Amino acid sequence: MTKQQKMMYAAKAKVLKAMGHPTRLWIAEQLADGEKCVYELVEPLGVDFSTVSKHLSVLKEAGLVEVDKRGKQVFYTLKVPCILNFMGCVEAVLENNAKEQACLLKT
Amino acid sequence: MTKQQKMMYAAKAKVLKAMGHPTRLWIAEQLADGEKCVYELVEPLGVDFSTVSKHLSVLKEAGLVEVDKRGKQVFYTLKVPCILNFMGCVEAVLENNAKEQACLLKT
DNA sequence: TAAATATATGGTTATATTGCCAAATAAGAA
DNA sequence: TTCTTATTTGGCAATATAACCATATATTTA
Repeated sequence: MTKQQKMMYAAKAKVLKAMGHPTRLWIAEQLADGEKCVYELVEPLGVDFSTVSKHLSVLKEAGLVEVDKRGKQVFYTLKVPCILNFMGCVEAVLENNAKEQACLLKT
Repeated sequence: MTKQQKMMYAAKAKVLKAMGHPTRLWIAEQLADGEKCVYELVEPLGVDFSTVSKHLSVLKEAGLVEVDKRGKQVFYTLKVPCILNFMGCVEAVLENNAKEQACLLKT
């Protein structure tokens, strides 16, 4: 594998990794419904402002969200909604896992 | 958010996280081309056997690969190829990022 | 049975991640 | 300007991850 290819895999992995956290996954889904500002996300998540802010910055670093500063607030939008199309496949994985678990229990 | 929902997001995040590492991403693509045993992956990656083995076990834990022990070897296959369909979207994100970088440089 | 091969596991160290708190910044309101 | 509100940043502690080496396990071969 060339250095170039390694960098490519690292870049792709960064995007997937950004989605690989429950809080960020939830945030991404919320942002798909339209822009949200930070404090709108804080309460339902039940975590600190700074925590939400940091998660948003991870999504931003990965290029997944768009930032729009308007007045006192900062609005975030999901830049690449195709990310969420993927969730169908992820759910298929989970269903598969559940079935296998069930099979194991039967034996 | 209910406890149930939290668990659901955690489960989905686990799948994404499993793909969120350059080595595992590469491995997943290799396995999409057909089963591979551990030592076939070790050399091109240039990492330790144990490292590859552990990455494979992360993929397995996430329910992404199938394991088939035959003789001395252990063969792995990608169980859910739809995972890789997603890469088109990930690449779109990267292209976007590259464009923005280019714009920044022009200013 | 003993040796060789293919993987997996345990231990260790270095590094990364997460979440909180407190402090800094930035913008509008009084 | 001062106060308030919204968000970000830095620092810290707890936990998780990744990679290596050495060791254990399991299966085939001699």
